[in-house]
Amino acid sequence: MASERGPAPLGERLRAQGLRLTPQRQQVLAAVSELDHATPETIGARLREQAGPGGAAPDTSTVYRTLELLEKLGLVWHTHLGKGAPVYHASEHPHLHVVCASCGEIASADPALLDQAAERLAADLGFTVDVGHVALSGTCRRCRESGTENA
Amino acid sequence: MASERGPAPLGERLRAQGLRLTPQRQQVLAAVSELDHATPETIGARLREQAGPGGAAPDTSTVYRTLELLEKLGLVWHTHLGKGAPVYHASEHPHLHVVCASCGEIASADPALLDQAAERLAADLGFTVDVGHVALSGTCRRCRESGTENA
DNA sequence: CTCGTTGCAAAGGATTTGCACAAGT
DNA sequence: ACTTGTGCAAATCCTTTGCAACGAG
Repeated sequence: MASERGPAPLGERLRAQGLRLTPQRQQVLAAVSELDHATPETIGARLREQAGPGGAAPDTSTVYRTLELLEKLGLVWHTHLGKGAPVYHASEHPHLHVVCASCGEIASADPALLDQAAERLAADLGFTVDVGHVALSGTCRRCRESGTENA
Repeated sequence: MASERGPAPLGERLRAQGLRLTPQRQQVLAAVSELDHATPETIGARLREQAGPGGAAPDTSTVYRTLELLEKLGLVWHTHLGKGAPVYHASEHPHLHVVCASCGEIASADPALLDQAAERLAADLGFTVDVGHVALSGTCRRCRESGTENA
């Protein structure tokens, strides 16, 4: 239920800048869409998996390069949730991320939650908040209850 | 002239857990307080600087270990602002961080800005937001105006 | 055919870990 | 003295880069 709606814009977006549409790029974009909140590492793993035994999956470096490119094209976004693990998600549906500092679980929330804060920041500091990149950390209900909070 | 007012709680906090008060720990804590929003690297540099020629500054690994410890004690907090650069700040005055995705500039804002959002998250998801850890990314006025935004 | 892309492998930077010695209580 | 903490160096992890071969347009 993921890839039937091929992102028409991909090819055009690329050509518009003299760039080329390659299978690797389509694969990476597809993977990001399927695995919401995936790290480059995870995306690479998924691609290997999909490639099967004989198939060849894009190299790690290609994954990184492609992710960077797709982000420049505005097709994906990344967020740093914690230590060394940026996660990417397709930009289709903007949402903000909420990460549990204990278990690492990621939840999504309505971007509108920050509208008020965003407006005040714009007014006070002239700072434009990028809601798609926002990550709030805290403690999820489960961890809070199991007392795992302050590990 | 920096350590006049040694944080009284430090020694007690440590002893309370059977831990020891060492000069390194005092130095690291002092450095974090002085340099608001410093990375471990920056903190290390500062310590070397203060140590002077003959003096010995804490090793990098000690800085990392100490930072982790101080955070566990609740004396400092860290936030991931971007790629590989967690920044630490003394927990005295809670505030949220706003980072410019273009120039990396860090601004502080009133935590109360998020109160509303925090309440809704608590109500909807049972998620407790840790305001001290929050970082919002976006574009600062200067970058927005100079068009450096989409580098 | 031409130039952007990829794969591979090595380079780099940041953070962590094991261990023996030094230091706080 | 006993146990925790530190410094040093090696080990990891994640990401980036150089370069020759490959493939899209």
